Amino acid sequence: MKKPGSSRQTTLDKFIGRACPRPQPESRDVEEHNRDCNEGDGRVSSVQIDTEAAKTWMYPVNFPRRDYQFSITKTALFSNTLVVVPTGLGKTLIAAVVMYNYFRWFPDGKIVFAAPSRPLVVQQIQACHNIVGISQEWTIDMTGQISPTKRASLWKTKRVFFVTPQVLEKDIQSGTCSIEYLVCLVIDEAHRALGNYSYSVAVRELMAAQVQLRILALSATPGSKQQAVQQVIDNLYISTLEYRNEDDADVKKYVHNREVELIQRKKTFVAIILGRNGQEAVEIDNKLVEAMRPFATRLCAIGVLPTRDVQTVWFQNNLNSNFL
DNA sequence: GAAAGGACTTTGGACTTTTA
DNA sequence: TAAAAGTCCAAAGTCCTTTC
Repeated sequence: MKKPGSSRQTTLDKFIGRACPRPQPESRDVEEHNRDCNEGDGRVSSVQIDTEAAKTWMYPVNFPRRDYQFSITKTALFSNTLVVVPTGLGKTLIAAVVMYNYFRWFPDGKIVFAAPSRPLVVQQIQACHNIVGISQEWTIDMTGQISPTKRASLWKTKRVFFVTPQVLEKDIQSGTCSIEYLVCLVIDEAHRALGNYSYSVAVRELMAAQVQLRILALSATPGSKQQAVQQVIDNLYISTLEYRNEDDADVKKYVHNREVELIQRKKTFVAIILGRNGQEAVEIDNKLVEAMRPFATRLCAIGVLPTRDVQTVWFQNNLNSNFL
């Protein structure tokens, strides 16, 4: 399907080949946004903006203010934004604040938060309630566990929806999702928006229907290749990229606050796996370590492994895979 | 209402083929 | 010959329909 009246987004290009490439958020205010949403660009909307509420936008003061979060939030309110920040640095807060402001600005509008798994959906609905206090009376989490008929009814009565991508795609296609009332769509784990994944299809359908809405995409790992990231940007109609890594000046000071949990585990996990006693476990363990040693030496020499110490590598791998 | 099975997607590893 | 690119397949996750 051809994208309706749009050229390829080139958001990523601004980041390629520049030493400190961070696009500055445009200096726009709510009035400008209001104009954007309601002037004749051929798009239609059933949602009226609350002009009084839209004179301001709100940001929580019950959390320590982080400048990068504030800055990204401001950008995300007024343009379709892909936010890339490391895990644990507050994407949830940014999403919650954007959702809350659209909730305020559009009294009849509907806001959708999409996450690729049911646990993430449940987690986000709680976080949103805690951060900005959107009443749970207005919110609902909808996954495939809820029948399409029930979902059709919920789309009519609720305003803030936490859904899986498949539910969003199916309900848009079936027409049960009231797309004419959609004002804001937040997409978690946005790096999945490739090919015909439900994220891509859903946004494509919304754009084809000329729905006016703000899109906020979130990811900690947008993709390893430029082409993949660009495809995400294209598929989600992103116009602004907000990228931060742990070395950025405005992020660095918060990185050390993250908790690191040191877990010490016994060396007898082989025995647990195989149901053998401790002595046999040690013997098996020693043989495995011996077998791994030449490979570890070689991998260390070419910089793949940080150490030649096979025991360390062995236990790190098992920790990483949550084996125990 | 719960369980099973099918369909669909992406990801990542293993393997093969191509190219410099 | 080594690196890059392409292909295939299994795994994991989702939703939907059917069956009991």
